[in-house]
Amino acid sequence: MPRVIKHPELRREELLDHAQALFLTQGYDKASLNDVIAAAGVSKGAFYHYFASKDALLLALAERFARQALAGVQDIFDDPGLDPLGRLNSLLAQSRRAKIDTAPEAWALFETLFRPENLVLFHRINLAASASFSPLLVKIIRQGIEDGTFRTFDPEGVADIVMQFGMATHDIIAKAFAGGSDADMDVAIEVLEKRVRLYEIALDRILGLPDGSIRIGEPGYVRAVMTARRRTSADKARA
Amino acid sequence: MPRVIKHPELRREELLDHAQALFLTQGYDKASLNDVIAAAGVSKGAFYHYFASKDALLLALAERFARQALAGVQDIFDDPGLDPLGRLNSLLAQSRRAKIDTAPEAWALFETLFRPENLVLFHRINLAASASFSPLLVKIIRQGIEDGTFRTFDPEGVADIVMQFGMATHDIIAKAFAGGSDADMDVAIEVLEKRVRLYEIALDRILGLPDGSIRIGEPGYVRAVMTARRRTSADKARA
DNA sequence: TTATACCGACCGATGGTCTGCCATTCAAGC
DNA sequence: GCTTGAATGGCAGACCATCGGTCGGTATAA
Repeated sequence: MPRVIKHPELRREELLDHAQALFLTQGYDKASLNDVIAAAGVSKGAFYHYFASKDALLLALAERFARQALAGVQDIFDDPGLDPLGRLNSLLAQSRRAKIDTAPEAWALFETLFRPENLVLFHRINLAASASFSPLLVKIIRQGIEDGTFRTFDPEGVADIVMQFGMATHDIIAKAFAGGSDADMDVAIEVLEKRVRLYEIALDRILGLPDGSIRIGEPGYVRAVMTARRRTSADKARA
Repeated sequence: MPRVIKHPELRREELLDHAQALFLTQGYDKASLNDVIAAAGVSKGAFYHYFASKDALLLALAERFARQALAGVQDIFDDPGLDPLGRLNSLLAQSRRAKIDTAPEAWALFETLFRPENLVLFHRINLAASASFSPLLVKIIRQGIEDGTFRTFDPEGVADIVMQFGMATHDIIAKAFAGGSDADMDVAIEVLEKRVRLYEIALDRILGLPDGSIRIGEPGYVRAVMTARRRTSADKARA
């Protein structure tokens, strides 16, 4: 094979790109290093020049994910025209809007990320994402406590609960995908809608707000997300 | 090697025992099948006679864990002298008492189970445990709704939140163990105590109960658990 | 005899190592 | 300014131990 020398940063990003594609489609364990280096058109020596191990590659991938996700919500956090409740709602709304707007790619990503063989991958991404998001949430909650909007004695704990709720939808969606049939999907959609409403009220009460203050998603949004996904899958099958 | 024939059930349990020991000390991925069969004093053929794959072994192990855990709380669920709130509190209290009473073995188990390389193992056990516990919790919550004690429109959702709270302590304890120093441990204990109180109030409000109804652990219990663990570790180090 | 419990050599694939080559850089010599 | 030299770092790919898993066969129990 001819020797090709590229800018180190570019090479690194390329490796991450191909690794991401393979990890998501085949799972972290099933996708081999040989697959990755073959896709990237690179030798084993080159790979180990950039990453100390397969695990280090996974870590770097998770960190890149977290960085990108964080960039998507940074402007909400910086918006000075929002009060703490508005900020929190915007943050929740943004994370849901991102799921709908970027439906095609995002769903391909989520659909694979939710498969059981991607547990490790998913967990690592969440770990990195939590490390980025938690401080933001804590700051917002602290602001709310100071100006009297929120009432709680453990802002870090509440931030963790918010993130827990976000992740908990994982298992429900995973079940919906696992089932496969349209009936399973419909059941899963209803369960998810109900669950989102529960999370809203739970957060209201944990933060000492009147019921209905927190808005994670307006009614029907779960169905919108899921049906968007179904159409996407159908389109793919037709192609 | 001489051929030894044992009662199938005994052989199976032996394999599970040795697998458990190895998975917990080295992690699921790191502990190889060869390690397991060497520890059990069995050939590869014998292993595959009992388990279809390494994954099947993990599944069987998780199910055995879940069965044992469930057996420990079954009598609380069967006690006719308890109202729903009492039943729920007893269940939470029991799961915490189990952690203290069986401190030496349980802590050795938890300490290893909380290590990052045991993510897969931990998740599988939780999956199996959830499948067993959730229906119990749902039944109790349903009873409470019927007799007017609890007020919620999503008993399954609340049951999931209860289990989430139970598992969420995982990360905090893991951090405490990761730190290692006594100062880290003291900080972790305080965080955990505060978090437990948050979870109590959160559950009160989610279930429409007056603050202070749910009792996960009396003040100081976390410290009792953690110091019990520290003594155990110190004893081991001395031996 | 049949069926079950068990043995252990064997297999392809995997993550990781190692030796060494090749392209670039840059200073020394002309 | 131009060639040369070694040094450096990016990169190639053969190689390795070990992994999960298969298979043909043997010994014991019913």
